[in-house]
Amino acid sequence: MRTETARVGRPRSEQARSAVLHAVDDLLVEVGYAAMTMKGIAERAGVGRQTVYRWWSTKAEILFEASVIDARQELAVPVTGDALHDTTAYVDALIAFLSRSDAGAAYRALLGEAQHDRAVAELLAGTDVLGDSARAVLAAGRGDEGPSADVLDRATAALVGPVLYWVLSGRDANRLDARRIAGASLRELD
Amino acid sequence: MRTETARVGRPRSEQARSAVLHAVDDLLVEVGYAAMTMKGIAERAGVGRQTVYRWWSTKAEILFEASVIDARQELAVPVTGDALHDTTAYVDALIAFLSRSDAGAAYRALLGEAQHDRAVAELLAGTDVLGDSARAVLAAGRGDEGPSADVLDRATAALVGPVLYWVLSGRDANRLDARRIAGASLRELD
Amino acid sequence: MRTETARVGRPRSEQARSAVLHAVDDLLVEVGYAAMTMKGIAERAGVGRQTVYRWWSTKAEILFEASVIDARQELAVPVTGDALHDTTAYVDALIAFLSRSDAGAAYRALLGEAQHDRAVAELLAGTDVLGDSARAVLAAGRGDEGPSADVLDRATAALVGPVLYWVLSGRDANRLDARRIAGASLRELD
Amino acid sequence: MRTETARVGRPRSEQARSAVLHAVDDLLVEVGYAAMTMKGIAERAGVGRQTVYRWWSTKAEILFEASVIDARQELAVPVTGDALHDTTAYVDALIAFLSRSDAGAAYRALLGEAQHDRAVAELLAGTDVLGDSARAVLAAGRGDEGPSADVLDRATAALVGPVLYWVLSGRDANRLDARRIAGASLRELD
DNA sequence: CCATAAGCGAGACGGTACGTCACGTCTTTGG
DNA sequence: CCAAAGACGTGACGTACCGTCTCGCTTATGG
Repeated sequence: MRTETARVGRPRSEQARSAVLHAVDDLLVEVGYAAMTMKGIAERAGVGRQTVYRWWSTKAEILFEASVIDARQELAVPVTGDALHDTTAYVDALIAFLSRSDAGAAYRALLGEAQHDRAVAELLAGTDVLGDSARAVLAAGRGDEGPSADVLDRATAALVGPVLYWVLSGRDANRLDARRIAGASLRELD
Repeated sequence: MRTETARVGRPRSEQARSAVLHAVDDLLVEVGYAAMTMKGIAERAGVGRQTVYRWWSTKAEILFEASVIDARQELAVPVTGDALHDTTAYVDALIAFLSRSDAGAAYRALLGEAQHDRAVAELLAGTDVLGDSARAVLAAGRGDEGPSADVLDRATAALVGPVLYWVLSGRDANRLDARRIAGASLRELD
Repeated sequence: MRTETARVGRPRSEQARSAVLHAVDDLLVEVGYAAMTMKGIAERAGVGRQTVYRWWSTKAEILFEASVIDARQELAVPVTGDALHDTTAYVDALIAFLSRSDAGAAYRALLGEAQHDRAVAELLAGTDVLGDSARAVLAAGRGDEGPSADVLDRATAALVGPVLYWVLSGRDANRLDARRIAGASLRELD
Repeated sequence: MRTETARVGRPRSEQARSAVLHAVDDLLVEVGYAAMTMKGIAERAGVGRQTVYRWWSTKAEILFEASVIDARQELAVPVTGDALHDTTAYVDALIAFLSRSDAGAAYRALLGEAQHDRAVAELLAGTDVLGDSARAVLAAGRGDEGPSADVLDRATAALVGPVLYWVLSGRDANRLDARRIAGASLRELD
């Protein structure tokens, strides 16, 4: 994605940009990640193929841009001060995100692609959607002095890991016990 | 994959079968999953393209067959009777498998593909390499009366999940504390 | 085609032979020459593929064997002594053969194939179905002393050529005037 | 073949077009019609396979386009006013075309293919290279009032047929007597 | 009367062309 | 200079058929 502001010539069409992002969202739901192609995205968006390539390199990049904002919103939970309650709410949100949300489907597709494409792996590593949101909840519950980074990472893994394993391996998300996972994670903070 | 025993006609060539499986193993390491093609596999194996398609539908199927045996071996740990020790050994094996082993790279590629190909998802669901091995270790540590399936699944998620999250999100596997993860998982069994 | 008599071992199956010849006849009508394959012939005949290849090299060879007898029969006309009448009858038979008969369709297919396959060309040259029949009619009309080979060939070309051109170039065979062609050919004999 | 003028988008590459036509010409001579493949044509022309398929459906179509202009030139003879002389010159040209010229080899291959492919038959029927040139010569020799279409067709068959039969059945073209064939054909015009 | 030999149907084998699709680039017209 | 349209060279897709090669079986001859 190019970011520097163009100074001369015709400016970038905001209409084309959002048409592409919406097309990717739609196509992910309609045909799935594997069947989604740069050609198909351009046609669906009513945009030239070159215009897509001008601003994004791969379908993963577009999908990332199209879904990361939604992802962050869906994983943000209000802070009440009750750590166990907040963390449980977060796990519920995480379960909903990974197993039911469209943005979550996009995230799973990207996480999958990252396993066989280094560029996508780096794209995801740059913005750790899951980890950042989890750390935020855990840190908020601890009040003033935050736990050390190591401890926080460990608790994050204990919080996100079980849900991720459950969903990625295709199990029924309803059988997860959010409160129990939240509790086990919080115990790692001590 | 066809399994029924053929009675008439030329029998299946065991040489061709193993050449394909080895080719897939090699190519995964050399070019990666994304760049691996059915055409490339056939050529590398010195085998006709039709022969590959005759016995496997997709590269994922071949890779699965080629790596599942190695995977099981690498994830099997000896039972000593000391539950914490055995479980910690398992977590170490799991970390090595997911982050360093070739079979583990194959598994990650397949798990990734499963996120955008239902057929691969079902293939992996049919043989839950990670879950089966984890459950075996946890159940062995409990002696006679095994824990309920639900409890065992929960502990399995607590055991496998953090490691999986850590590796899939590209973090340094050396920063994982195997003993701590094992302990947290065992606590779920009570 | 092999002809020498086998002395030992299982003798050639006459049933397989005729099944193949009939299959070729049928397939020519049903799917046409281009879509006729050795594989298809074997399957249609209920015969192993190797059995076909054991006795014939190409579909052209099979088709030739399957149709040459019919061709000769359809192009034989009774000799009455009236040269113009007999020759006209022959032209009528030739028109029917080339434009309506199944054996004629086989001949046209083979003649076509001969234009881009030397082996088929030699096969046809070995047994000049059209020329032989035409020369027989023309020679019969001349009584005792036959015309020279050159003259006979010229008259044959004048007899067969116009019909062949007409049919091969896809024109309506009904618009041909058999008597006139016969007359012109006979004039070449003087 | 598409002919309508494209208005937007990259225009058709004339270089690719002529590279394909030349490749077909060359390959026909080098490997023959049967061994000529769409793949081989594309590779020889240094052109993408899709580009070939975009403008032509079959190798016959390409060959037709590549050879019809040459064919017409080779079969055109100057009109002197002496009908027998002109017609004899035409027969000589026809003999040379069918038995020695590259364009003639292409024509024979196409005529052969037309016998087992209806599409090719229609392609040739649309532009009757042989008949058109023959009719032109015969009509020119008759002065003002042209002969009826039927009579002209009959004379054309008498002119082209014998030569065609001779060459297609693989006989030596040198043994044809052009003047005699011309004379017999002209006699059909009365 | 069994050993040897060859033909049989079936079907897998290594190849290769098929026609299609998507890739990422290039070259037009037009805003 | 951007955008659309669409042709370009490249190369994998999954299929079909090529001609060959095992298989187990059948059907002959001949010691």
